Amino acid sequence: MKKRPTIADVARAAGVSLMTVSRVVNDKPGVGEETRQRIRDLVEEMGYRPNEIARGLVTRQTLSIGLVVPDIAYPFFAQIARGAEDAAFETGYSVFLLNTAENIEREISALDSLHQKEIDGVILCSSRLPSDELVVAVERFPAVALINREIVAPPANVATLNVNDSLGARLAIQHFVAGGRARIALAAGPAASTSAQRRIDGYRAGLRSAHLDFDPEMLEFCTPYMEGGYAATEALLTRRPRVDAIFAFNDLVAIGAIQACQDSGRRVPDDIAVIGVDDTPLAAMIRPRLTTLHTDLTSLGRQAMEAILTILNRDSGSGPLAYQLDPRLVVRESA
Amino acid sequence: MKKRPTIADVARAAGVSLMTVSRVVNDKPGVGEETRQRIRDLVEEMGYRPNEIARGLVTRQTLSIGLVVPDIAYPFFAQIARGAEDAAFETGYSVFLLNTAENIEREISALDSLHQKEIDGVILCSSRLPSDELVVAVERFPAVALINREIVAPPANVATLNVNDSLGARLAIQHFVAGGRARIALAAGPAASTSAQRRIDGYRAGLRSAHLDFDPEMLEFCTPYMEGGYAATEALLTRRPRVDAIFAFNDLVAIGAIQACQDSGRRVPDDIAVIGVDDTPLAAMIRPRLTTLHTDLTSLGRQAMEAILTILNRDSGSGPLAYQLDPRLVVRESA
DNA sequence: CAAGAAATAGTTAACGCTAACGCAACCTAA
DNA sequence: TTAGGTTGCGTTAGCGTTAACTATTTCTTG
Repeated sequence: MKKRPTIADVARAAGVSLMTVSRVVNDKPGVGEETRQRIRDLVEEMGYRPNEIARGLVTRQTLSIGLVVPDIAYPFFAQIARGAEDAAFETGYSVFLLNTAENIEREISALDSLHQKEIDGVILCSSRLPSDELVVAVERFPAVALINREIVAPPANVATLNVNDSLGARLAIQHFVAGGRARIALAAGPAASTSAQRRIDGYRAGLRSAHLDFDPEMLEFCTPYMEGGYAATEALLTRRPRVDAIFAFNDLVAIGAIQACQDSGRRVPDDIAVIGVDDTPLAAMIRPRLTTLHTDLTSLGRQAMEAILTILNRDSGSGPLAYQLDPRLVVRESA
Repeated sequence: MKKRPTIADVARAAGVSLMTVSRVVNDKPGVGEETRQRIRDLVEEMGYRPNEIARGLVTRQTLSIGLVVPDIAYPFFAQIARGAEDAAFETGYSVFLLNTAENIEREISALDSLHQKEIDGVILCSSRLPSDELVVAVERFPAVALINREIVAPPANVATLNVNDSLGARLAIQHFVAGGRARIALAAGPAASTSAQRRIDGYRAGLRSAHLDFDPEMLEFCTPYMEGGYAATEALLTRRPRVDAIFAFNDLVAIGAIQACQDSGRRVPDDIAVIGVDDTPLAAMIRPRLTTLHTDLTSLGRQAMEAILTILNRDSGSGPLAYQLDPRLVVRESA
C-alpha cells in the first residue's frame, strides 16, 4: 500500500498553489488553458485522486447515500438495491448497505450510524419504525426516500415510493373471480407491514366489487417467508377446507402455500389457485409456474435514488414527493 | 434537518477544552471521573455524535469497507453480502455496496471510487480483472479479501477465500457414478471464471477416479444464468444425445438444464440426473427439488469481513491468509 | 493613454476532529 | 527536603480540501 499523492504534492510539482490545482481538478474557471493542461497531465502522471473524506469535510457532502433494507438476501430488496446502486453509480454516488434483520433496534442504530457518516441521503425500505420515531429519525438527513412505507405528514425532505398494493390485490381477486373462484383466502404477511395492510384493503375492495363477502377466517397473517406461507395455508385450510384460491403476500409465501396445498392432497391450480406478489426470478422457475404481480423493482430502486437527487438539488422545499408504482399481473400456471 | 452539535459546542457547554471531550467520547484516560461523568451527561443531553468524516480525516480510518460484487440481485452474492454486513455491523463497520455488472471497466471504476473514499478494506467477489491489473488495483488498499478468485503471488494485505470447487465437482461426479451414471456432461459456466476452471479440474479428476474417459464434447461453457444452462444443455444433448447426467455451474444453470431436458422429452432424474451448485433458496423450491452443493455463503461473507479485520489489526505482514470452504452435497430429487 | 474590467493566480481561514506535547498540581519515596 | 513520577487537563498543529478574499497582470475601450 503506497502513499497517495495529495493536492499539495501536485501543486509543488507544478510550481503552483493548491487552489490552482483544486480548480483544475474540479473543472472550475480561473486557470489559463496552458496551466490547466499542464496540471491535468501531472495529475494523470502522479495518479492523483482527490481525497473524498477531506473534500466531504469542507463541502459537507459525501457523495454517498445509505440503503437500509430488512434483508439483502431477500430478492425483493436485492433487486431494489441493484437499481439504486446503478443509478447512484451513474451519478457518482456510492451506496452504504445496511440490513435491519427486521429488528427495530438495529434499524435505529443503522440510521444513527449513517447519520454519523454524514451521508447525503437515505433510501429506507419497509421501515418497521413507529411513525413518530420514523419522523424524528428521518428529519436528520438531507434527503430520504421511503420505499413501501407510508407516512402521515411527510417532511419536505422525504419522498415516498409505494407499490400500489391495493391495485395489485384487486387485480389478483379479479383474476380469481374471472376464473370462477369464489372462496378466496389471503395469506396476508406480517400484520405490522404497511404493504400488507394495503393488500388487505385491496383484497376487501376486490371481494366487494365481485359481490363476495369478507370472511375474517379467510385471512391469516404470516411471516413473509416460505415457512410462513406454509403455516398460514395449513391454518386456512383447517378453518375453511373449501378454499379454492389463495392470494399470497409474496412469492415465497405463495410457494409455501402451494406446497401446503400439495401436501394436503390438493392440486394447484386445479383445486386451488395461487397468486403471489413480486415476480421474483424463481416465480418462473418453480412448477407450477407462479402467477404473480410484477413490479419493476430495479426501476423502483432507480427512482428512489433519483428522488433523492431531486430533493438534494431543488432550491427549497417545494412540497414532498410521492411516487406510486402500479404492478401488473403476470399470468402463468398457478392461477 | 437541524444542525448537529460539534465537539466544540459540547466543550463550551462543559467549560472544558476540546481534548477533554474527545477523550471522554473515545473512552481514553486522562480525565477525572467527575468531569468525565459531567461530559457524558452533556453529550447525551445535547445529542452529540462525533462526525465520522472529520474523525476519519485525522485517524486515517473510515470504519467502512467496500463490497464489490458482480450483481447483488444474484442470490449467491446477496447471501455473502448479508454475512459480511452482519459481521461489519457487529464490529462497527459500514459496507459500501458496488455492482460491477460483470463489466471490467465498471469493476475498475468501482475500485477507484472506493480508493477515493479511503476505505479500510475491500471484499472483492469473483473479480474478472486480469492478474496483473488485479494486483495493482488491490495493493492500494489497507486490506483486501478476495472471494472466489485465485491470485498467484498474493500481496501481504490480501486474504483469499475460495470455495473448494474442485472437491465439490468430485462429490457430484461420485454421486452420479454411485447412482449408476456414466455419461456425465458439464454445463461449465463462463470460461473466464476461476471457479469454473476449478470445477472442470474436479470434474476431470472425478471422472478419472471412476475410470471414465474425459470427452471434450461433453463440456459446454455458458453464461451463469438459466438461459445459459438451457442453451448449453441443448447443445450438449444435440452433440451427445445419450448423456445421463449433467453437472451444472450453479443452481440457475441447473434449472435451465432441467427445463431443456424436459423440453426435449427427457425426464429428470429418471433419464438425466442434474446437480447444481450453491444451494440457493430456490433449489428446495423447484420441482424436482434440486440436488446441489451447499456452501454456507453467509458465513463465507462473515469470514471475509473477519479476515479484513485480522489483516488490519495484525502488527505487520505475517504472510498472506488463505481460507478454503468445503461444500457438501445436499441430495434432493434431481439426482 | 488612462482607468476600469477581465483573467489568472495566490493567501488565509476554515471543516471537525485527534496526536503529541506541555504544564501545573499533587503525590511519592529516599 | 527534593528529584522524580502521576494525574488531569490545556495548547498547538495538523489531516486534505475548498470558499472567499486579495493581488497581480493583461485586455479593453472611450
